[in-house]
Amino acid sequence: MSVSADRAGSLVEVLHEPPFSLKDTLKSGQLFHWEPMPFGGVEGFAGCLGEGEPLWIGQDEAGRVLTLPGREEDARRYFGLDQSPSGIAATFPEGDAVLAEAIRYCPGLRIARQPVWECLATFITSSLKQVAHIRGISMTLRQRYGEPHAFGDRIFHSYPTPASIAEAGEAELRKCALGYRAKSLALAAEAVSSGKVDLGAVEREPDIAAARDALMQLHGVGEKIANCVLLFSCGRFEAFPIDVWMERVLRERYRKRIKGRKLQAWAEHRFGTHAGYAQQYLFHFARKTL
DNA sequence: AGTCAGGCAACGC
DNA sequence: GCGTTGCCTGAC
Repeated sequence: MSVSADRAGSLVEVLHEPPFSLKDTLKSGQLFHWEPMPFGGVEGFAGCLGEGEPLWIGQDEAGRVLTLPGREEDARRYFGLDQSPSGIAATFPEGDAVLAEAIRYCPGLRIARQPVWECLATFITSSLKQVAHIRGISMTLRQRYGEPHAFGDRIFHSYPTPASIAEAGEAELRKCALGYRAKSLALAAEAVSSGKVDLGAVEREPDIAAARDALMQLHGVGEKIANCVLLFSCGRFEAFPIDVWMERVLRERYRKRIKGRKLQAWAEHRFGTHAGYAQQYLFHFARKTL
């Protein structure tokens, strides 16, 4: 497949309930490998969805979300375009002025659904790192151990499989600026590729506590990373990852002085079935204002 | 040059 | 249970 200017007219709109912001979603700290790629005068991005053909997605000035014909379902599923922001907001606690203010900062933010292994591996490499660096690590791993896919006049790399990461081994991974995270990533890759941990079973597990416990068996995966994996790759919208930014916003705007498990339990109870969406709105809000 | 960042595990109490 | 500490690296 080639992406050339003469095909611009063939772009198709992906149905969705507004609002949706492609840029906010890509900047939100869920996804780290999407590369700017304008197409036919439309601002857009391209990247691999797991193992397959790279996907192009764009959003024009009118807010229309566009992709190439035949990829509508992939784009919809990956970027959560079938979710309903109004329906999600209806599950939030009534009269929460902080959350309402947070939503106004990024009403078009969506929770994407990325492949489980890719999500798990990326968040294992994210500890004590900033977005720019997480992105750098992801790109290095893709280029060294992933599969190249030609798309348009460029090459995109899929995320390396558990087997290829396991084969590389800890010493090689350290050369990718992973530091102490190399050990965790190598062990996780080994556990997944050998079948000791079954990510498909985690994804299908109806009991979220059981799914979280299974993920936390992995070295380098604590509650925060497990919750990120459940939220960003397993469609578990009730998962509520708490990092330093969430601690900050819950302390300063909700006057919560508790920490750890207690804060976790309070937030899950308060924000309910779509707590993860509340988390994303509050996270974005916290980073912009605190 | 030192500090600090979007955590985790191991250890001490 | 709860608090402390080491861990790699790059950006400031």
